[in-house]
Amino acid sequence: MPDQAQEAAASKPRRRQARGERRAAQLLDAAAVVFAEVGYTAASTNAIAREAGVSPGTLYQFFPNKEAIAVELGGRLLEQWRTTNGRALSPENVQLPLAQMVDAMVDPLLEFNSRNPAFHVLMHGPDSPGQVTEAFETLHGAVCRRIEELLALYLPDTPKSEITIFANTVLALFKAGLDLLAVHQDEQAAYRTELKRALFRYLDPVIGDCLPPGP
Amino acid sequence: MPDQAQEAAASKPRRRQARGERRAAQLLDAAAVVFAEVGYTAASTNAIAREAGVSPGTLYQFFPNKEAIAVELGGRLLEQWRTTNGRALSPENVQLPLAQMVDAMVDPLLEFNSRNPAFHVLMHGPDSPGQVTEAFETLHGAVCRRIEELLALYLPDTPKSEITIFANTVLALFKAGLDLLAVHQDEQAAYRTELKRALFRYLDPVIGDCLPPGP
DNA sequence: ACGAAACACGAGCGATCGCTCGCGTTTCTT
DNA sequence: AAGAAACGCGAGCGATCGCTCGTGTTTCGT
Repeated sequence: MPDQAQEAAASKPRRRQARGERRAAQLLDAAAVVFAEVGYTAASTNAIAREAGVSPGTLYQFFPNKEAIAVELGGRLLEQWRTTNGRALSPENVQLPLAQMVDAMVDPLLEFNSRNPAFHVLMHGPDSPGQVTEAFETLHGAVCRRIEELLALYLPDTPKSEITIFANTVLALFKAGLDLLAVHQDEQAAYRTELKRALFRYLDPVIGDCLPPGP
Repeated sequence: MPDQAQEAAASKPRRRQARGERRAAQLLDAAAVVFAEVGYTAASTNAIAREAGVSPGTLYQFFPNKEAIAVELGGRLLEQWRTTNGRALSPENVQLPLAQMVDAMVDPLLEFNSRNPAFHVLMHGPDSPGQVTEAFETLHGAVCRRIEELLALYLPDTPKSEITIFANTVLALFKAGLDLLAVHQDEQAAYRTELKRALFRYLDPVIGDCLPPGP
């Protein structure tokens, strides 16, 4: 095998110049804009190239097809989403009282979705490529497991199946808040506090009377 | 003006036979199936005709274009949704204790969405025709007003703006439950009770200590 | 019974979109 | 300096889709 590091692709010995890297990133940014505006299917590759200020042929110098654009952009967004979740659900936030814990966890996740509108469109769009959907569901499952771990700290003697349902419901409530904030772009502050209130009231009865710091 | 009743269209003196009515309904049913499967844009008119067992030309004997199919199907679904909401949010259910009230209101609405998967796709799809989206938002606003009325019975001295936020959040929580049930088609019963629990816990703190029968 | 109108068919038109290809330009390597 | 390779362009190909049109069949009014 060649001793030179082969960037990340599988078997494409395509060497890129600095200009090419810039173009590729520029095209991904343009794709994020267009995807967020009209969704995956309705986003034409020519429109993405136009948004990036290049020709259709140039776009296909960096991506083999339209699906690959969504896959790469989705991968980049998923990695950012993973780290954002890691920070938001960190153990140090678990030591806080429930109200502050909800604050500390919800705020960064909401901010990420606000800053990356393409994320919600690509991950929940009914027409996104299967590879994107599958990758998202994998990460979604991992986040769900993390929430189950947190809930298990408070509910040590509750069946795992119930905790799973609990965690999935918490995530669904958060997604409901996302939709709510997307529709009512004005009054974002009011709906954000309302989302936190809904989550707090849902979580309080079961973990309100437990010791925050685990053994 | 002509003294003959002109069905429902604007200015199309197209007389239909019984066979034509059957074909039109048959095509709408087929469209509901295809729309629910792949969404509005990805649903080809040829596929709808094939699902109905007729030729593409026959489809256009009854609908001027693809958008009209979605508009008519959407209108039919919206009317059923309106009556379902009217029954679910009827005053007689308001006299019940909160837990039973949530049961009595949520169950029929969930059953409607379960029986009409095209409804969720057409109303919340990002690619549905504007006319469908606008009609849905109008009805959605009406439902929201109805919920505001109910909430105002319990919170007579709360600003109207807060009650609006409250009502919109309740609807968002219900929609979250819809998504949850759609994803976990197994364990529907468990997630249905979980949705009711979330709604109950969100509503209980504010209307739990009030007189159910209004003055 | 018979003419008109509604119903039914399916090949195919025009437009759109993903993507290609030939050729010219810029950048890297030696 | 010079060849190679990456970069860039944009007209246009092939496929798909919404929709039409010419033609034939069924149903209705009289």
